[in-house]
Amino acid sequence: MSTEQFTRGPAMRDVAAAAGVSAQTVSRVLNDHPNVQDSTRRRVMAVIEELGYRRNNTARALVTGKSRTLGVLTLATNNYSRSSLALGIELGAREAGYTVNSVTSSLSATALTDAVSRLVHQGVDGIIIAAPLQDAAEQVRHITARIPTVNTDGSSSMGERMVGVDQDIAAVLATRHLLDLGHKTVWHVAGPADWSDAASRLNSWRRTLKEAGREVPPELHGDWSPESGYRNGLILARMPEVTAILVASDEMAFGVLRALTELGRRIPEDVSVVGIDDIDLAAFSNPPLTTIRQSFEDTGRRAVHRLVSQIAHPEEAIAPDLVAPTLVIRSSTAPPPPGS
Amino acid sequence: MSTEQFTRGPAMRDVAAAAGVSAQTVSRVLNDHPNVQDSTRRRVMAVIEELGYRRNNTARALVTGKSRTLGVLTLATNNYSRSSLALGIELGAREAGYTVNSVTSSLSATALTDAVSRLVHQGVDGIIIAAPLQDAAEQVRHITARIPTVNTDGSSSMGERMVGVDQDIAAVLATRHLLDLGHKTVWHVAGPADWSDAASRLNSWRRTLKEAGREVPPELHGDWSPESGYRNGLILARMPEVTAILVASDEMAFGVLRALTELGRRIPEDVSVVGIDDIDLAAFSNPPLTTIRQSFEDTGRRAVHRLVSQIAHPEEAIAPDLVAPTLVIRSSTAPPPPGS
DNA sequence: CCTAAGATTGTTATCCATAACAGTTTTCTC
DNA sequence: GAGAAAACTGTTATGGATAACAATCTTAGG
Repeated sequence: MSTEQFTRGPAMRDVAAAAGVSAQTVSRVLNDHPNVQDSTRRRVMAVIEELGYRRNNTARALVTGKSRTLGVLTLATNNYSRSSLALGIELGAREAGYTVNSVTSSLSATALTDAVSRLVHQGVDGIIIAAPLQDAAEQVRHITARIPTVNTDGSSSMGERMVGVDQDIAAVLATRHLLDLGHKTVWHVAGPADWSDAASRLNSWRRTLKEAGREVPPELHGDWSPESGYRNGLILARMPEVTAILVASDEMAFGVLRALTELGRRIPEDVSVVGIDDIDLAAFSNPPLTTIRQSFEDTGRRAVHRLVSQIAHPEEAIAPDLVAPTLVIRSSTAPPPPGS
Repeated sequence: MSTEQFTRGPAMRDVAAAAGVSAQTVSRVLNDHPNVQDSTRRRVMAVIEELGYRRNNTARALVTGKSRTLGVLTLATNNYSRSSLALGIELGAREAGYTVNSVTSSLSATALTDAVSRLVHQGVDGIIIAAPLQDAAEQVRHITARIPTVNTDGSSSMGERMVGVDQDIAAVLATRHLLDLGHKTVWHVAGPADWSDAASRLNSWRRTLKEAGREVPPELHGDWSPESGYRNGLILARMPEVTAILVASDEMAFGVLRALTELGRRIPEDVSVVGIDDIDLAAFSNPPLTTIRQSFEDTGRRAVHRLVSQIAHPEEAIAPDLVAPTLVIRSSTAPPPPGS
């Protein structure tokens, strides 16, 4: 237990005094300016070492206007994509010598605005919006116009500040896979309508079916939770004509699998199921889940790199940086049952 | 694309000038000091509103020595416990009016030390060590001695700065449940030896068996990943005498379930499996997983509250704040097969 | 009506590092 | 060896908010 008072460490002036130079010289040594004599530099370094001096970042930030801190806006939910994205951002930031300041927000426009302005207020150098909400970027544009910003929302429609996995392709890959197996059509358990990922996947699924000349069944909606997948699975399990289901996330897919199993539909013999995300557990469901792999961690890293270079060169033109996801075939998909 | 220069917002002096008062008065209004006339206060508020003035936190931090920022040290892994803990911390911090500055670290002592000193250097007001490593707290004590610190490591042996779920109880509950069902003994797939959670669970499992006078089988070790659970499951599945398994995390338990299923051992008829954590997906495994529930999100919140009050009253005595986990019985556990 | 106490507001110093500028010394060139 | 260029180092102003202190203005009591 530390009842002792927090003692302020030595300041630059203390180092300067001990080394017999001015504070400015210490600053120059610290910032690797060329115009310092080698002997002086060594002397200052020695004193810094001896006194255990560390530069005060707060003062630095005040005078330079740069905090070497990145702001990250995430949604207050705990799903796989959010957390691995956050991890990627952390790692990327560390590699780039930045610190991460994260705030969570709920869905509402005011909450978003508030969260972003809290970040700006905190003095971050740039912002990563890791909240894949429809129009999230638009809603806060009036705040972020003045500060480097990157979106990890994978909807390519959202403009040039985008980094992520191409969400349009994800659902196309999944739907095609099921059609290629011989299914007449594909049902879809979508995510919440206000999430851009969910919307992209929904649109791509629909478009793919149409392009293949198939009937487009009505979509069902979940909230990303396994429970919501389960509830929708209970409905789909009662419909004999359903032989193929695309679920908008692996977590919901687990719920769908469970519901189908409980109602006696065999996977993949009776019904094929495809998820999206390829979470760590996807290979260990029963049966192992065919899914679309997209590396959120990598996305986080790329977002940081993009943001950092934008901070360094604000004038430079930027282009979206979208990566294609890949199909991972496991055991939850097969050709439709013969009679169907 | 914002090529326009970042324009500094209005400063306190601008507000002061516009309101015809001194900067100090503005400061007093902002800080709710009593000695400001109501008319003055209203006038200042109006100008603040009109100019869209926001206080500069960097300057504030410099002069007060408080940044209203909490440092969080997490491990660079993406498992359920880590991410929900992080979420709880975020939410708690927001409620308390704090911002979160997070850094990740690997296992090594130097990485830990480095990460913590980065936080201190950043000027955080307090630190939450959310890295459940054996002796993590000890390793960084020389740095954290001077700054309020809280551990979310659930091993009650670690001293008074502890907040979390009592890890000792978790494994006891699980083991007892299996013994109560009639199993002769319980096998254990443990986590990595250097994680304190894993160590507590291992010890408690062992102790519980001994106290019940049962044979203690050799433990198996995983690395928290579903894959490692799968590998260990393949081993256990080949041993006919294994009828009950306690797995140190739900994620590994998914792997164990999968391996058992693949090798034809029925759950729970042939083998009972208990996990720990109660992740969202645990209710949707095949079969649904009996597990030990512990709310990491709640732990995160409590850690923040504790830390904030410690920051406010550094002198006050503190006591560990451990919460008991609960047993959630689902379908993966049953009495042992008759002949065993 | 005067003075002490209280309320309100302003002035100045401070936190720490850095940029801009200025001064001094060294080095080079013709 | 003078003059110019380069190298090195110091001084001062700056960023924005706040604490401590000082000053002014009210109000109440005698």
